Amino acid sequence: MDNPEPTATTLADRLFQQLQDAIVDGRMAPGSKISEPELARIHGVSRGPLREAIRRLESSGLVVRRANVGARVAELTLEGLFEIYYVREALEGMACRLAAQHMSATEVADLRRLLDAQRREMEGREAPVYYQQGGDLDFHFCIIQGSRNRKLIEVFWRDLYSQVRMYRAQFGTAGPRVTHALTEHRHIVDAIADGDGELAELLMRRHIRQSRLNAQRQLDPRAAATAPAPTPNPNPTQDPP
Amino acid sequence: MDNPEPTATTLADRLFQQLQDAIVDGRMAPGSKISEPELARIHGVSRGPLREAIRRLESSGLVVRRANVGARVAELTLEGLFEIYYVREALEGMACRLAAQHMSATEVADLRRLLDAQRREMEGREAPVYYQQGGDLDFHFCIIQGSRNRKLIEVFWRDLYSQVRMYRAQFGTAGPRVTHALTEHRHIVDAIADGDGELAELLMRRHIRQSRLNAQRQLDPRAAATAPAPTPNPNPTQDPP
DNA sequence: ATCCGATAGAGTGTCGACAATATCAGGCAA
DNA sequence: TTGCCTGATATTGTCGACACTCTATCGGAT
Repeated sequence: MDNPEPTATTLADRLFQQLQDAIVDGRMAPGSKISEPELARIHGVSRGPLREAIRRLESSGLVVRRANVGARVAELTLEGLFEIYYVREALEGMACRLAAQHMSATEVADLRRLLDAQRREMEGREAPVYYQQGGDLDFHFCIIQGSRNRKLIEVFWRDLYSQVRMYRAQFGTAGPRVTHALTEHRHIVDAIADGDGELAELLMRRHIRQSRLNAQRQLDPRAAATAPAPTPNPNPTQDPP
Repeated sequence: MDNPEPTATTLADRLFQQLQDAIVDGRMAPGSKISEPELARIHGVSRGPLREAIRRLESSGLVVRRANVGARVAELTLEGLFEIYYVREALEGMACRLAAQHMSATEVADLRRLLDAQRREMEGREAPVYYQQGGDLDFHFCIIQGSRNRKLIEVFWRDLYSQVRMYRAQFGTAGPRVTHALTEHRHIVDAIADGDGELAELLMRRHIRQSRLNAQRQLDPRAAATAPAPTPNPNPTQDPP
């Protein structure tokens, strides 16, 4: 992830990256106050670039700011997590439909290779933690990229990606879902390879919806009851052989 | 649109509003360079708040910026317009599904009143220009609001709304579609009133898709051919009696 | 005549300082 | 003791100035 050229970007850009990483992986606790003079002193910069970085973090939803009061690291709520799932279901569903139309054969092949690598890595270790943290988002972002829709890519990258990573780092990820998610991913790639945008969208939406329901079951069983039992399958998280 | 309290916001906020309006309605031409010292002199402020406003405009997609080079008003392209339609189809479709679950009876009644007012205004004048410019977006934003999904509302407001207004002001809006759009709006409200989220989403997505196809036919007939003739209806923009 | 390099200019990035506002502690009155 | 008012303090908002980068023009060489 390191930038090959050391100082081709502006100072505010680097501050934004550093603060984003610090917030995402929890070094800056959610809800903690962000003092401009203190942070400027710590990073050895002036308040100008720091303010710019903070404002960009605000656009990413990682910090909340009030005029004349200051900025705080965004609080994580279950409600906010589930809201993001709904937005992702809509956005990534559409991305999948478009990817089925626009992705090249080599891109689909790359996607298949990614899934194979993840499967091998998952078979190797007992607790597939690493996979879900990075690989899953890699898969989703590849499909977003394949949609060829710059606006969609921009919205996902700026408004969703960092916050999804932050929620993952804080709340962790589900256990038995990951292996099932892999087969769902494979079916999605199959639909994309067939150029079946409608099916690809449907599968992606169901995939994200299942992820949300899984999270709701694990984190907030009360909320899961709002879904009117879409399938009578008693163990939907289990994998068929 | 005037703020009732004269100076309850910060200076950068007001600059952001002013510049946003100027860009949206075309007073600042697309592609024109934004010189920080010049704009600062014109508005009688320093470069600090101006830079903050420009950065927020960049987040809204109204301005593109390159490090050490400067900012320009975003160029409008047909491709960009159509890309936004796809994102809106996904996002507002989901918003409609959620609105069907969460909107209160009084909100639905308000929506019906809005539609009636627009119908009356449209019957009054021959060329229903005013309606489409403001009222249509009012309708869509009411539904977005009714989704009760703060993240969805935030994304729509920050990343889509201003650019949609800008494209409308520059390219204008279609003629014979507006009356058809009104009946589509009514059907959507009916589905929401019934609490039928699935139908509401389907209708909203079809509505936005039709708007996109209409725009593609009018602005870029070549692009419209990429859609595989979804219906053999020779005049789909015409209204049934 | 065309292409390349140097130089001047403008503009952006960054900094430190001042002014305005919110927060908090302390004192006073009921 | 509790509530409110007042002042002190720290933080944010804003400003002007300096340093560095990119762009464009001009001169010279091929």
